[in-house]
Amino acid sequence: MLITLDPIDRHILRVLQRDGRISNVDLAKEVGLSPSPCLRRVRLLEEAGIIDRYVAVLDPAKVGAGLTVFARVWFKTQDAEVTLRFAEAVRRFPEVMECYLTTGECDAVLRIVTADLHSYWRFQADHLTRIPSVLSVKTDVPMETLKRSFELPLR
Amino acid sequence: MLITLDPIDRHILRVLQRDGRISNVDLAKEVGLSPSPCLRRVRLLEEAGIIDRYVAVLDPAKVGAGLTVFARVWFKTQDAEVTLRFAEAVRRFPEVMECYLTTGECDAVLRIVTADLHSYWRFQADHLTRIPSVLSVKTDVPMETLKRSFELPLR
DNA sequence: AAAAATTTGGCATATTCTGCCATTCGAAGA
DNA sequence: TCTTCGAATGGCAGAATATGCCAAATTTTT
Repeated sequence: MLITLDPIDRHILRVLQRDGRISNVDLAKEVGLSPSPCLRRVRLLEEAGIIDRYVAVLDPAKVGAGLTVFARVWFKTQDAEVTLRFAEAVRRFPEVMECYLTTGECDAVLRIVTADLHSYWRFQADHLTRIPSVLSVKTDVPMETLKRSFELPLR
Repeated sequence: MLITLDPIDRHILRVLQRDGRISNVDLAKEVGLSPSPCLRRVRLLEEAGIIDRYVAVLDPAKVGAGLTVFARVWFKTQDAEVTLRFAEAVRRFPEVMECYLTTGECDAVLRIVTADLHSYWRFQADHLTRIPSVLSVKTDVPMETLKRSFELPLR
């Protein structure tokens, strides 16, 4: 299902990416519509799957998830069986926020969230490297956040 | 400001991480409270900064941001001046969703979003490698998404 | 230029939010 | 164990918001 977004749609999406809980009345003012057609557009964007969902963004440090680690993983082999088992394992770990299969230098990239370095090492030693598919892991540990955005660029 | 979260708070946070636009009435039912104390708790979580914000999550592929790339960057030097200029440049690029300074193998890790491989190469050639601080860049290009979560693990 | 299709704005109703107050619950002390 | 005090809860009333419908306006098509 492909939908062409006009400038008002993009305006709506920009606003909702910044404040997903803005009232429809205020959103309508912001984009220069009356509430009815504004709500109609939002519903269409939702039904088309362009708006996937609404979420609350928590402060990681304040809920004991202050450390983000990027891990690159090498598999023992690249066959479908190994990949599938890796995927299943990874989906079970709540610490793994994102996981992608890559081509090139490594086989998978993960974004992992834990409380601190100690609990990350425990996770890596006890869980990540124990997934049978995993040959080795290299990590990049962020020391400082320069940017963290939730707004996809529109056009 | 440190706040101790009781099981109900965590329940609220779990629900809001999945559906940031649930009505307070439904949220209250879900966590077993009446609407008043439920809303009061949500407001406290917001004021404490535990809930940072609410956002709409868009489908990247449907808004022309289908490709996520992880880039590792090496600086020419690691002094504060270079780092600062890099930070300023990176914050200006809407394609850069996340950027962290790292210690260890590389100097910075970025998550970059573009429409496709071609527009990524243009971004890297025209913008990223032209930041004066940047010595070299290595990229990991995801071929498939195994997991993409927006829920920080709570405890 | 006329007609069709889409989009818009306004209105009425239902639902939800918000602030206030009495009550209840739980912890600390006698 | 009983009493007291503070915090959290539940319910209520008024305000604000969401929702669905229909006529008017706009845009597109012929």
